Amino acid sequence: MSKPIGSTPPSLRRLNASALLRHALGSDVFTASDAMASTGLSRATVIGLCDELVERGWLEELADTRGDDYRLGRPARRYTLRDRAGLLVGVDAAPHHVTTIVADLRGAVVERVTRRLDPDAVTPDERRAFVASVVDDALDAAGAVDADVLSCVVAVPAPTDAEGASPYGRGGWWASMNPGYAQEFAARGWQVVVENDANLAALAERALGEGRNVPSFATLLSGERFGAGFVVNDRLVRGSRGATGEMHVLELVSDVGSADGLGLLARKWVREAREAGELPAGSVLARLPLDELQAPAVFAAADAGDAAALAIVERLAERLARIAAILAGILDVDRMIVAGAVAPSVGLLLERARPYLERFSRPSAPDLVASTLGDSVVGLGAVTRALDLVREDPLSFSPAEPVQAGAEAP
Amino acid sequence: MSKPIGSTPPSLRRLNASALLRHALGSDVFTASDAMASTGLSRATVIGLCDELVERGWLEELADTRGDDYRLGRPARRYTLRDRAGLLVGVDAAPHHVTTIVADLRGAVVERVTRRLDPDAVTPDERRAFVASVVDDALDAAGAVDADVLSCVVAVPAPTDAEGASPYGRGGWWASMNPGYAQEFAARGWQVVVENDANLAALAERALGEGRNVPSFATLLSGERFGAGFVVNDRLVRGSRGATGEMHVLELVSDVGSADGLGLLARKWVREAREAGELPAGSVLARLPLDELQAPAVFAAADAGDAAALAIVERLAERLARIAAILAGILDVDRMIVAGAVAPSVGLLLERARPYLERFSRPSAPDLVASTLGDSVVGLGAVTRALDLVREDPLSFSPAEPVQAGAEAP
DNA sequence: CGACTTGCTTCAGGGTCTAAATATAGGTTA
DNA sequence: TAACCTATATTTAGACCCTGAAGCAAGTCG
Repeated sequence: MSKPIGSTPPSLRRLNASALLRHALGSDVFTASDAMASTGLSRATVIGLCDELVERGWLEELADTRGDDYRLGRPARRYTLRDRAGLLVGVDAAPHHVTTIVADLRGAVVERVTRRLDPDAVTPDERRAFVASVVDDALDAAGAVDADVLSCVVAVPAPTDAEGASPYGRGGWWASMNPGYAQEFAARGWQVVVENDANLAALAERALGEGRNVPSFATLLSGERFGAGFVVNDRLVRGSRGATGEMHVLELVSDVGSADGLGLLARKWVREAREAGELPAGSVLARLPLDELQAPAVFAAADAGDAAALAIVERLAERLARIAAILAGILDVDRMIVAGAVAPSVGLLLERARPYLERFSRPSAPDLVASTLGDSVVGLGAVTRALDLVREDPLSFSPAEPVQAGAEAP
Repeated sequence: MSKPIGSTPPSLRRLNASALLRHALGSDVFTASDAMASTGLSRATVIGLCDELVERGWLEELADTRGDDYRLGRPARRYTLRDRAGLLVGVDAAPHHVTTIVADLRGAVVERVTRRLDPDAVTPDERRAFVASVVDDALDAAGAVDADVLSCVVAVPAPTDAEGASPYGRGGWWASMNPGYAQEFAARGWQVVVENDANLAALAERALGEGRNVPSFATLLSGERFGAGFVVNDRLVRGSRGATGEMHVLELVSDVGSADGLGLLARKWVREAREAGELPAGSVLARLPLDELQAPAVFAAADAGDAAALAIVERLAERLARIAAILAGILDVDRMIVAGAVAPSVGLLLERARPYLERFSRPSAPDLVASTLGDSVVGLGAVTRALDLVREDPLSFSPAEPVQAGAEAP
């Protein structure tokens, strides 16, 4: 193998190689001409870099040299990212369940494994081991080993610091939700980031969802508790502890209410109504078994026109609008994205919330939309971030098992 | 003069020259060895770059070659930023007054001119002309001409977009506060930025005030209306329209109140109390002429122990604490800085606000401090930003009147 | 099959950096 | 005062890496 790219500090070669690799990460198959346009380098340079990146295992040259989009002239050599040059691992380590997504360097999901756990039945150490086992299962299912992985991002329902730890308040709950994932996975030789779940949800929306091409938006993760992730001027705003969007302060502002999420409130309110005997006999909500009396049932009943459900939705709508107006007003974002497991069923809720939002917003109201990423937002955000880690400085990673080009005699 | 630095696109030379120039902007006098340590370049390269930057008018070489800090060895050549290589202009274009600060490339204030105007007595065009005339006066006083200026930043009490315009709501008031400053000054060949005043105040605090070395903080500009500027993770968060921190939405949240600022509220409440006859006869506030019954008088009376003034301060304290808690909680900042003309007199107010803030904050309360920059914050923020513009890419500017080195025969 | 089109390869040239050798401008010391 | 010492300046050779131009190669088209 040739001398490592960019041995001396300011190396142009290294910068150019990174730029080329970023181009490769962002495109499917490409030719030297494509890369020339994208990087501004000359053909000779691009081809030299491609050769080197092939040798190092990042790229491979395709056999079928000509694509179908043109016919004249000498066919261009075509390169593409090597399929298994490296894998990315994204983990959603939520209180009640753990999801691991394994993706390739293009961000395509290779494997996805979810397992539930009882948050009250595990110690922090057991939780960490559980998460590790889910990751192992996902890698096994993908036919991969630790060495295939370049980076790993873990989403936790807690603020995190630069080291990926959560040594903060809430009576140790935050720390118990983040029992040393950073060390756990760094020990495998991976580049690891541990990040707040709402922040990662925002990154998923930017890359794959409703945040595409929106320079400033907020993502409201709104199941049991509200949590917000902000992308402002195309940049994630995470704060000192990654606690931007932790909305516990809202508990203290009347008319805005607690930081309770839509899922929790819908369940609570419908049960209160039933216990108080306020549900009309005709309502489906009066007959459901208690353990099915949850947010999805309420939203479904409202969609079907049930008056009691509609009343609850209306209350939720006003509350959501207040929170959205405050966040959007303070941070000057253009769009609010409601994400999480409830997202697919909040259509009517958002419809009802928009007039309130219009009224509460100065000078103009943001868009209010539902995420299309369902309950995978956080996991997808984690792999998105893992991919970003690679994109930031690809050459700091070594791809798995470089190609053994024809062995050269010394 | 030699060929322009960095003629071919990816030029390392240009990057290195910029890095060296940034070093020069941040240090007083420096030697090649200093620059080598700062940039990582070799001596030969550094000296080559210094020669070139001297030739182009950015640097000058000092005559006294040896400083006093060492004695042995060959004395090092010493360089420094050329004093008048360029000037920076910062303008605080507030409703009632216009301040222009002229500074040199080290950020040192060279000249400062303030003039008052009556916001109701001028058309937008007249306002623009007025601001331009204040700038002219300041430059005249500094003995400078337009060509000496590299960049100019104008602070306006309005949101601004990327082009420096304010085509937004509030019944045209915002637009009237920003009547085309960008074009006005760009026509002089200056690099111009028009930015919201609270955002610039935050930049001033970061560079010169209570925000130094604090990675995340907010600056509350709190005279007639509240406006906030946020620096999170060492980066200004300005939002789509630069309207981050416009707090009109707070008008709709009860217990938090309007976006009225401390100055306005103190005046309003003390006058209400007097009209309602609630001021005890012993209070100094009962005897002051009405036009002196303003925030400073209230704060001064409170400092002296006046009970009526203390009651007002207590009310202000709770309100300030609520706003601070919400902003700090949502954005996860470590410190709130109260800035503006009232800043020097809010000591007691902040003292009273801290217990409230402690109570309202989860998990931990931010620092609450008063700015030390007084009523110059905004103007200083504008020059700070103007200097940042130069720092970002120094070589895109041409310093004024380059040195005429010994004329070479062609 | 030859003309044509497009991409590749090679090579000379130039810009820029570094490392090492050498020169220089002072102090320090005998 | 002269020899020495130190830290810096200057010069030089060499390496790296990019570009542009010229020529070669691999296809399609008529």
